[in-house]
Amino acid sequence: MTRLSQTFLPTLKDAPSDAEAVSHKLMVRAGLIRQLGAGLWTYLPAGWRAVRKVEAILREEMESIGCQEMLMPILQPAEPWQTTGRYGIDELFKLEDRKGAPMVLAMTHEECLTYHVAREVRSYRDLPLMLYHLQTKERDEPRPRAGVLRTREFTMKDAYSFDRDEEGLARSYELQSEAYTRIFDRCGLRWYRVESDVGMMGGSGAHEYMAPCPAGENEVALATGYAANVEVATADSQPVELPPPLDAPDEVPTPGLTKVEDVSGHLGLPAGAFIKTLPIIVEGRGMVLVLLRGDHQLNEIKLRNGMNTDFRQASTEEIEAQLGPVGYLGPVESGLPIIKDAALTGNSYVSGANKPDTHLRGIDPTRDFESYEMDVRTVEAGDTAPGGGKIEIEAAIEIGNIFKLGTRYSEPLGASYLDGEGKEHPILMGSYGIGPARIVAAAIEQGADENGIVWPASIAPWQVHLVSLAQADEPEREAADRLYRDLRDDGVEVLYDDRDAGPGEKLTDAELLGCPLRVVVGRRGLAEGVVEATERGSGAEHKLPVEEAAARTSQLLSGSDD
RNA sequence: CGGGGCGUGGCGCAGUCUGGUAGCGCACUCGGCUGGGGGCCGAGCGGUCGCUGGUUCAAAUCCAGCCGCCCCGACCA
Repeated sequence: MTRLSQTFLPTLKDAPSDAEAVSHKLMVRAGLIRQLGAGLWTYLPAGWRAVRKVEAILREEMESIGCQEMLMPILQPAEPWQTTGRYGIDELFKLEDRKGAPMVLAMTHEECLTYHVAREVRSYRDLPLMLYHLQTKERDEPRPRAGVLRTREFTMKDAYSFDRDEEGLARSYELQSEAYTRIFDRCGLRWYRVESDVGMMGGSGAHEYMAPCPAGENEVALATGYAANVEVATADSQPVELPPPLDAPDEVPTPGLTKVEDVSGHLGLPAGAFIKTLPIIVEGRGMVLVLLRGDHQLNEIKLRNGMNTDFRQASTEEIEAQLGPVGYLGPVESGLPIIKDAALTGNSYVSGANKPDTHLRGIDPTRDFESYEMDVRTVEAGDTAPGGGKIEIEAAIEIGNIFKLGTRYSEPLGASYLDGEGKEHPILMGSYGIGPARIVAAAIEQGADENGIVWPASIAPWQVHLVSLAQADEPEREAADRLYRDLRDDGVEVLYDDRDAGPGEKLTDAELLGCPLRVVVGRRGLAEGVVEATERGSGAEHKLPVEEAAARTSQLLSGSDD
């Protein structure tokens, strides 16, 4: 099947100088991928084999829940995107055909599939329906990074469910969720499912599947029985000791002290005894103050979701015109609407007095100003999760996601059905994505050691890396050739290193490429009548008698040896 | 979009400050030796120094503009 001497598998001794992520370095070094441009990668034969292994698993698990494969175009008319309001997304590649008609390159396929379903599905008898495809996605990412982890073009398994009602949608969602569990387990990943923001997809609920590893772009808040993207995570904050309460707020001179840590040092109080006042401009509502405990950070996504409107930070000019000098802002007598973070409990805080060089102490948030309470802070390691566990924050790669879209696409695109009484209803949709390239990268990130890749067997490009240490004209070579033939006859996926290279190069390459089992045929072993098999993951070695080497290799692969 | 960095044979880099013959290691080709961890000897091939313009007798080197790539952040199904 595969002789290395005839395979395009260019390995590198050094990683590209600009590579940072482990998967980026190793995928390039091991000859899996090469770069064409920013966020544009070519899969070489070995890398493509791994991707196809993942895709095969995806197909099996989708079929197993009755999700049918199809294929939709990447190049699409702009119109459905204009209809759903997604034409304005910056990441969407836009172009014109020769007649000047506006076209787009699809970043996902809700518009296209909903367009079809709207035309073909008429009756409740046609539902539920689940469809998927494996197709290229194009996204004009502002910053592609880390090899294959964030690219401008990639393939995705995207599935879509169409249901009559919420119960049906919940059922489809659950089916996909169960399939995802099997998929990520089969791919050999460490992963977990977290609550997530619905983002630009819209819709009523979403989960992300995360594979923890240092190169991950996402932060996940984890505790026993709790897992959520930091974007949406909620938790009880760590307590802070407040000074004794006062009858009314009291001015303190704080000349030149504009930062929480400055004032906190000056007054001998912890940062958590302060109120941080953040002026924002809310669309259609003007300036609003957001209040946080001094040691907490604002979570813009939670704030945006909580208000259900977009906002931006107020400029210095706006702040000084409407409130007071930056550095001395506070909620008391501000005259502005106030959103108070839920963690601002207690009754004796320090904040700015909205005039130069002055702070107020003894502020009681329930007594001294009106406010609307909302959970808008970013959770931190050490916080208490719902359920009582201590939060830890971990970096992770997003390897998949599932969305309850509801009628976000079916309504604008007119996808509806008639129920048993002839009444029209919008179809309820869900969408379910997985990026095979990210699974491959995550598996490498999680499994690699200092010598290279350590593949999970299920997605390794080959099961066996057979190394002949002898040169082409030496007698030992015959034993290796014979084993290669026997393994192939037994249906084992074997990469045969028959190159005229030195032993060091061959053995190092085998470790770099990381196939589950390395089998070495060399003079030393043959003198004892054995070939040497080494498990890439554990390093366990097995001496296999030459005459039963092929059979024993198969046993090792199926885990039934020793 | 903000900040930083880089661009010189296929790869990794030096040379740029201080203008004057384009270099090193690896890889590659040929010959020989070697053969259980990228081995050794010898001989070679290979570069419009990212692009454009400018300064100069002379530009990889100085100046200007542009392009590309990477990293941090913002952003992000």
